[in-house]
Amino acid sequence: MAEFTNARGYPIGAMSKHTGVNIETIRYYERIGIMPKPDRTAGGNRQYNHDQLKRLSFIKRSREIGFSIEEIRALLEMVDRRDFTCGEVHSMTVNHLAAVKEKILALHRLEDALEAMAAECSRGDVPDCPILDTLFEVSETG
Amino acid sequence: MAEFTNARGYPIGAMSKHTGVNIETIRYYERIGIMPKPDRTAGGNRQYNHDQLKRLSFIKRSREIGFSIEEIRALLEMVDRRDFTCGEVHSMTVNHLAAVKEKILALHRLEDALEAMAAECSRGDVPDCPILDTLFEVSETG
DNA sequence: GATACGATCTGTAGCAACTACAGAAGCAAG
DNA sequence: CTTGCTTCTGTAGTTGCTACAGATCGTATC
Repeated sequence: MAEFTNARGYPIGAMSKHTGVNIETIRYYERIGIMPKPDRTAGGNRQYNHDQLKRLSFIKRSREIGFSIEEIRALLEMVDRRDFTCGEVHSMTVNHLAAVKEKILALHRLEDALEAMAAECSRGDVPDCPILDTLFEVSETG
Repeated sequence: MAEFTNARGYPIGAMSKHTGVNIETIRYYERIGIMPKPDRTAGGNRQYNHDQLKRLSFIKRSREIGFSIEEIRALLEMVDRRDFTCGEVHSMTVNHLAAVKEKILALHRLEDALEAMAAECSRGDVPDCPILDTLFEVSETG
């Protein structure tokens, strides 16, 4: 823990280790403007402070929760301007939840289709397969 | 349906309409080698035949089922060489099914996390939010 | 102070799987 | 022959990173 109480700040490698975010990705976040430009040493290496560590941690968790970079950008802008309300954040979360539920449904439909296809298959050495037959059909709806 | 019985073949727009695959995407498929280079008119426009329509339809369905381009390429190569067996195709399908099931599980975990976060939220006009608090925590495990 | 060695630097290119132009040319109908 | 839609090529953009190359920084050891 000693390295994280260093008054000189955290080098990028420490940030990476502590949050699990890849070094290249941290620089990428800076480039796209969701992480601030940190202080630099005399030699030009990045030196982060504790607030920046918290911010990076926020981004990591938000990504894990499945928020897009643009959603995270919106969230962080509200935080930075200090003009968010709990209601706004809640509604973003609920919207996102709805999208996740949609994805789950779509994947369940896929699962069913794949299972149906696999079930029809003899799985043998025969050079013929109902799976391919299904996929090769030309629809008549066009 | 008359345009699809045209002896001169189908222009790219007809292929697109019939399969639902975007024109740009059809050209992209040609570029990456999963669609063949079709005949051309005297003026240079693409002219597809019915086999090519079936092939594009196969690609479309396979993408909808969630196969990656590389998986589709492998499938098509087996078909082109005529050396596939039903067992091979079945095992690709089952592998893919397992990946889909994994994704569903991961999304369910996400759903739970989002629901827990949303449930703790007052949703009010207050400039403070347990969702953000959760996301802003710096983990102590690093 | 010299040296070695890992950490970090910038800048660019690559990944998947498309999508979106620009600017020119084809093609069919009137 | 003009109008107007379709198609052409080639390139760049999208999302969210990741992977280099080649140079410099920073620190520990001698």
